[in-house]
Parts: sequence; structure tokens; C-alpha cells
Amino acid sequence: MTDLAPQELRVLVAVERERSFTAAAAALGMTQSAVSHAVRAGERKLGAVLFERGRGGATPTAAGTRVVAQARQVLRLLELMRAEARESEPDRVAGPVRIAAFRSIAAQLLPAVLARLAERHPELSPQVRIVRELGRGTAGEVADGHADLGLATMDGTTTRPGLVAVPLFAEGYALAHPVGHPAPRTLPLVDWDENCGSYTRSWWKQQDWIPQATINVADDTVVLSLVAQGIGMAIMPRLALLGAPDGLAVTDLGPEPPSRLVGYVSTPALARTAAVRAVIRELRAVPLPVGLTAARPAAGS
Amino acid sequence: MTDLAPQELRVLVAVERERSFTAAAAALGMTQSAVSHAVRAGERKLGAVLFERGRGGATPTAAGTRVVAQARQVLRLLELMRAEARESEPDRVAGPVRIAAFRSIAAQLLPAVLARLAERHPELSPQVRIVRELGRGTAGEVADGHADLGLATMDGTTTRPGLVAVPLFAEGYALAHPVGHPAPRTLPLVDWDENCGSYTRSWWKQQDWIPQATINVADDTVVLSLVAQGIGMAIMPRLALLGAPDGLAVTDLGPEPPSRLVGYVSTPALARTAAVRAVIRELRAVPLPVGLTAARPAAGS
DNA sequence: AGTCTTCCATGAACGCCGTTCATGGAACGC
DNA sequence: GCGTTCCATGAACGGCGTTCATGGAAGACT
Repeated sequence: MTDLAPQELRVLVAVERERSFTAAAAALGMTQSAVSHAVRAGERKLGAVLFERGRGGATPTAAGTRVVAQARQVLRLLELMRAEARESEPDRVAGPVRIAAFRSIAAQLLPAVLARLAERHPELSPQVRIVRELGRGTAGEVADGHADLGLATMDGTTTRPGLVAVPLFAEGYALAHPVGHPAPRTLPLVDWDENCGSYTRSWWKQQDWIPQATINVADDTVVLSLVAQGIGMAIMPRLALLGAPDGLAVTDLGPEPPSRLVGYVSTPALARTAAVRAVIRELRAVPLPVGLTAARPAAGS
Repeated sequence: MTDLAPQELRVLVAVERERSFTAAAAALGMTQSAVSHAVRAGERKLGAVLFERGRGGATPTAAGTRVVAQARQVLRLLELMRAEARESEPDRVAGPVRIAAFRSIAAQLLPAVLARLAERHPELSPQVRIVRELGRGTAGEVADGHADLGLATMDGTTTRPGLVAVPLFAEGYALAHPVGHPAPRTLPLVDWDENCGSYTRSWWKQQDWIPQATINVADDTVVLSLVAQGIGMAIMPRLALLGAPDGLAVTDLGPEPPSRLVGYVSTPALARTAAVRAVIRELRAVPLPVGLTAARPAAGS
């Protein structure tokens, strides 16, 4: 293991302070030999000489000085951790019908859904929460009890136990690049963290023109701002490209572009409530924006 | 010994993330039993219950959440220590720098900052994470060890221990409403969750024309979509209104509109690294978008 | 109610690693 | 040359993290 243990950090700090293995050992209640071993182990783990040894004791190298500064910070944080563990604080929760959605579908589909809900169910109080569709995503929000219903992407292979997942739509991907650029595919890639589902990665691996990402950005609107300003190109789902900033152009990705399935996620119990059923009803009934098509019912999940 | 070893810290972080001993074990390549032992050892050492165990897995306690945040920071510092040990040029601006920002500043200011960074420090690899500026916001990301630098709103009264907070800009608010509406102030209010800082609430209470919110929305771009489609009006910070959708108009809020301070947040240790210093330098140097003005240096926080 | 599955808990065994003990090499002073 | 002080190194030992095996609790399903 390459991490230094807290005791090893203490040894380094003491040697730097005392300028002597022997004195450090005495200060720590250890033997000189143990200190020598510990320093050696630290140097091996970090791959650098931390102290110059001499007749007069030990002098920290430049690297040793920097490492010891960090070591002091770590030890202080470990101290704070003990203090934090002993404090106690309360918690909280609440909400009528809580919807978790990723940004582009919230911006492009949800307004129409909310309008219909307000018209048909004026006493319903929807709360919308935007979540990045990465890792646990909106399904995680539902699983964690933060949302009653999640609008999620689904790749048809991973079904989370205890949750209901129903695909509703399909959404394709396109290339975003600066307007008028003669060869957008030569630009650096501005990569978006949510481009990591199985539905994009397999297609991605077959494209030899896609360079290594130079900038990683977590938010799709920031990706689009960067692209519109000429920083690079990006491969994005179509909903995210609606209402894109000036300076940004969109082109197709060829005859078989990647696409992703989008649907809703809830728990069996919550999916039976009137509020959640009303939201689902409107999701099925609402006119779809450009970029979304109704998913085939035989998708089988 | 009462200090948690790095591997024990990793176990705590993984359990908090996965909400399951079994899943954390799989993620770390360990057995569930080892995870159980490690969590138990950690709890014993710290003298607190860090996770509530249940049928559905493990939920962090309040103390557990705080401890895990510190654990992430420790692990990050140990990582930096390895880098510092090998670095022959400690002031070289290279490697990852993790920036947390709220959406509108990320979209409107960060592209220019990232462009300058790419030009001056091509070996720097910025990672941007969008976080809602609500509750703990971007400062929470820094405190939790998820980010090296946060672009945050600051109200000048709450200083978080262990963090450095420096105001840089001031941002005013405006009224957003559907284009051509004869009396926008009579529309229902589409409230935005982030409109709850002390800098807006005191002004808010003096405005007798603002109705009770009928829709609460978490994401500002969704608020703007709803407003553009005639659902209601909204009171929003000016950066959020840049690049707004068609159908949306912006009017002033009178002679003394509310405004908020925006600046950077980091930890003392991270703020000294070359990468973070480079980002801060560019934040100060970059031309400001409409809606942002440089904050007065005598703001005193 | 009974059975199965999934969750975390616990004890014994084992191997790794930090520390001590013993010893040695190098440099310096007398 | 001898003594002292410095850090280095190897063997032995005990503590500790991890695995294996097993068990209890809770929930779902029949």
C-alpha cells in the first residue's frame, strides 16, 4: 500500500522538527531504529528522498519539506475528524410530489407536463429537482427517498431492485461545434461526464476520429457555452442541444448515431399514489419536443 | 491507536457513497466482512456510530456524514502528498483541479476562465462540477473534499471554519416574465429554491406585490422555460437570465434591487497549490459578463 | 406459516507489517 | 587508536487487517 499511515506521518513531522532521527524517536517514545525504518518506508512509498542523512543528523530535502507540510495538514484533519464524530445534529425532509429529472428533459419536456398538471390538478404542488444523470442519477434520488418519481435514462440492462423503471422515450445524439468551423471533428473534445452510459460507450469506441478529452465538464449547458465560444466540439444528446447559445451548430452523427432510452423510475408503493400516477399520465400524453420519440412498447425491461 | 488508516477512510467513503457494506466491499475489492470490521473499528476509534444499519443497507448518521467529508479531504491530501514528493518543480501548473460552481456562473463566466487557463497552462486539467447554490452549495463541495475551489455566493455573515472565502463580484437581480405581457407582476410566481439567501429575503419581504409561490422549481433554466411559456413570473439573478429562451423578457426591479456577492471558496492548503492559484488569478483577470461587477475590496468578510 | 434471499455481524485463522533488539558502518573529536 | 554519536539493517515478535465460515434479522414470496 502506498499511503502513509498516520504514525508514519508523525515520524516525518517529528524528524523535520528535531532534525534528528534519534531525537524524534525520543520525542515519540520510539526507538531510533523504528524511526529509521519508518522514514525509509515513507521514502519508498512516495518514491523520493525526504531527508539527507549526515553526521549531524537529518536535513529535509525540498520534497521532504513539502511532504511534511502536507503531513501536518493530514494529521490536523484526522484530529478534526475525531472532534466531528462526537458532535450531534438533527435532520429534515418534506414535499408534495417530488420529481427528480436531469436538466435537459426538465427544461424541454417538464414545463409542458407541469402546465398540464397545474391545469388539471391545481392543488398539486410539484417540486422539481435537477440531478445529474451520472452514477446513481435520478434513480438514486428515488432509491434514497429524495424523490417520488425520477425521469431517468435507462440502458435496459441494469434494473435496480425495489424500483419500477418504465421506458417512455428515445433520444438521439448529435455533434455540437462552433458555427462555421471548417473541420469541427478536428477540434479538441469537451467531454461531458454523462457521456458514459453503455449506449454511448460502445458506439464511441468505434469512432477513430474522437480525440482524448482535454476538458471534462459536468454540466451540459457549460459544455455548450464552451463549444459556442470555440473551445472545442462535443457529442451530446439532442434535448441538451435545444435552446443552445448563439455560435453553436449541430450536425448529425451519421446513419446510426447513438441514442438513449428515457423513462420514469419510482418505487412500487409511490407509483401507486394518485399524485405520481397523475404525473405519469401527463408524461405519456404530452406532445414531445424535437429530439425525443416515443419508445417502442416492446423494449422489454 | 485512535487514528484511522487510509484504507479505513476509503471504506467509510465507499460505504457512504454506496449506502451498502456489500456494495462498498465490491467496489473496493474486499469482502463484506472486512468492510464490517473496518467500519466497526472506525466507530470504536472515533467513539461514535457512523452508519445506521438496516435491511436496505447502511445510512450514514449525521456524525458519519461529517466524518466522511473529512475522510475525503484526508485522502485528497495524501494524493497531493504523493504528487508533491515527486514534483521537481513545485510551482508547475499541471494535473487536475476540481472546480465546483453554480450553474449560471459556470455558464457565463467559466468558459472565459477555462479558455485562459488552457492557453497559459495547457497541462492543467480542470474538472467542473455544477452544484446548486442552496444549503451547503459549492462551499459544501469544498468542505466535503469533492472540489478544490468553489465559486460561491456569500452573504458576508457566515464564515465556514477551515475554509477561505474571498468575494470577487456582485450580481444584481431582475424580473423575468413572458414577452409582451401587459402586467407581469400580476402573474403567479415561479419560485426558485436558490432565492433564499439573506441578501434576497430581506428585500423580498418589503415587496407587497410578490404573491405566494405556486410552483417551486429547483433549476433556474427550468424556471426560465416555464416563464417563457407563460406559466408565471420569476425574480432571478442577472447571470441566470443571460441566454434565456425566446419568449422571455427581463425588466429592472427598481432603484435598489437585491444583489448577491459571488467569490471563491477553498481550503488554506489547497489555496496554496499552484493549480488553484492559477484559477484564482484568471478569475480576477477575466472580463466580466453583463450582470457581474467587481466587488468592492472593502467588503470586509 | 414456512422458505428463501439479502443484509450486516462476529469469531477464528492467517499473513503482513510496524516495532524492538542486536548489531554494524561512517564520521568526528580527543 | 579509542570512544562517541549518528543512521542503517536484519531477525524476531506481536498487533492488526483481511478472509473464511457462520449466524441473526428483516423482508418478500408462496
